[in-house]
Amino acid sequence: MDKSKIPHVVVSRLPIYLRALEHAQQEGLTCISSQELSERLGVSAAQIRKDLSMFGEYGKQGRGYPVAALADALRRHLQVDKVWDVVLVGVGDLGHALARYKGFTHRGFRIAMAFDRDPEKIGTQAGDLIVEDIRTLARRVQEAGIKIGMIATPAAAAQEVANMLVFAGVKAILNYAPIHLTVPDDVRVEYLDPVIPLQRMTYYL
Amino acid sequence: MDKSKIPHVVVSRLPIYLRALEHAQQEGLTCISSQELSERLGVSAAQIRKDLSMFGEYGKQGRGYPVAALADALRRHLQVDKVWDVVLVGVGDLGHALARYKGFTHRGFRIAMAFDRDPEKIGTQAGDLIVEDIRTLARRVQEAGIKIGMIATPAAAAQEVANMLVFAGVKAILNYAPIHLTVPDDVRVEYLDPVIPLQRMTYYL
DNA sequence: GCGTTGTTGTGCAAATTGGCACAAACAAGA
DNA sequence: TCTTGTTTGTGCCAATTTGCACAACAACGC
Ligand SMILES: NC(=O)c1ccc[n+]([C@@H]2O[C@H](COP(=O)([O-])OP(=O)(O)OC[C@H]3O[C@@H](n4cnc5c(N)ncnc54)[C@H](O)[C@@H]3O)[C@@H](O)[C@H]2O)c1
Ligand SMILES: NC(=O)c1ccc[n+]([C@@H]2O[C@H](COP(=O)([O-])OP(=O)(O)OC[C@H]3O[C@@H](n4cnc5c(N)ncnc54)[C@H](O)[C@@H]3O)[C@@H](O)[C@H]2O)c1
Repeated sequence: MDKSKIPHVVVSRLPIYLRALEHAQQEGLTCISSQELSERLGVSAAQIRKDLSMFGEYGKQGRGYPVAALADALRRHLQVDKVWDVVLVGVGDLGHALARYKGFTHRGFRIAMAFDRDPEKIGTQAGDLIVEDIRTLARRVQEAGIKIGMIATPAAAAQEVANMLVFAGVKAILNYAPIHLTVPDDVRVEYLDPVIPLQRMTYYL
Repeated sequence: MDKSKIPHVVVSRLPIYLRALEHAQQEGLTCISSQELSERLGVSAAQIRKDLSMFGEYGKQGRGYPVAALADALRRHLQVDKVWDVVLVGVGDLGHALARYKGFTHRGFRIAMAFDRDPEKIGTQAGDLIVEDIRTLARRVQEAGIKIGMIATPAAAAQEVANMLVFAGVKAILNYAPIHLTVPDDVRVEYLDPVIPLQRMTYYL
């Protein structure tokens, strides 16, 4: 159960398991077997059992896993049993969609602030938020103690924005811009460029 | 060079390499070493060399890889040396952003049609496209021979939409809805749920 | 021409990851 | 209480994936 001993591949599957469990719960299931989960997920049942067993013995032989309890446990391990404040930078087409997206809060995230550089955008509404001036980012984010950032600016601005976020104390960045970011070792970056998965698929077409 | 012999992990890194090469080319570089690429990508130099060597000997000892030629080769292998038509389903906030996004075409993709179920949406403009009625999807997609689909509907509709796409002959689906899709073996699905990478990061915070 | 520097492609070893198969545990029904 | 049917957790092995290290090669300066 030592955090540093759990391989990243395993951690990276946990959110998938959690999402499936939440769906199962909505359907009213109280108990679910690794077999059943496997079919809903495309991950082998043995894999699921082995992954989950690294965090404790949640399953009951003959019955499967208690859906609600397991989901709670996963949320605790992933630390999404609370809601994280997130800062959004770049409120263009994509940033707007993100600001208005309702799917974050009940899964552990809330966009708490949004910043842009364009004077036309600053002061306007995006979702429930007022777009703020990028020049005030460092202070605002630092004061609020925000640890997670989302970048939805053009690629040309992304590294500069990342630097600002890091300076402001952000430790995790979700980057929508199609460019690799260079950040200190203690900051994590995940990428969401839709062209990458598209090109992965065309290889096989 | 036999397609089926190249491991998927390797294929999945190719689009990353291609993106980095395109950036390097824009900066005017004509030659780039695995070392240099490694720093821009966060993938080890040995890994890059080994991956690329599976597709042929593009590098020159002492100099590195010729940027333009290697990018061309990768585009050929990924089959993005042409532009694929893509069908978009669900033109809400996210679908709108996707329809207006300019970043697809020069990387091998063009949203050729967009469909929605909402009568309010049908007939309206989204980017350069007119939103069409979902009930006409099968015929339109089949006739156009489109092989790639993007789903940006709510999760509740995603599986049904996927079924329609498969029926219409689509072989690759990019799914933005936060739900696992069940499709025939010859159809590929990639997922883009932003909460998944966010939760992957909070584990370590 | 020749040493120096830099870089690839690759054989091999190490590490990681995934899958099989089964004992142990539990539920339920007779 | 015993039997039957399920399903977990895990030891062990196979496969995949990564990293190391070096010979082979190319350019360059002198
Ligand atoms: N639109 C999409 O569907 C989509 C899809 C995938 C990826 N992306 C990527 O997401 C990013 C945003 O895309 P978009 O379509 O919303 O672009 P956009 O041009 O509509 O919006 C970009 C926003 O960033 C702001 N900005 C620019 N420089 C900034 C800076 N230094 N600091 C703060 N704000 C700054 C701009 O003022 C603008 O509001 C791009 O990198 C794009 O490649 C977009
Ligand atoms: N908005 C975001 O930033 C964002 C981010 C990540 C993921 N997502 C996911 O993307 C999807 C779309 O998000 P959104 O914010 O654009 O939602 P939205 O409600 O704004 O848009 C959904 C659209 O899908 C259409 N639709 C519904 N059922 C349909 C059907 N059966 N066939 C065709 N069209 C149908 C609706 O009419 C609507 O136009 C959701 O699954 C959401 O979870 C959105």
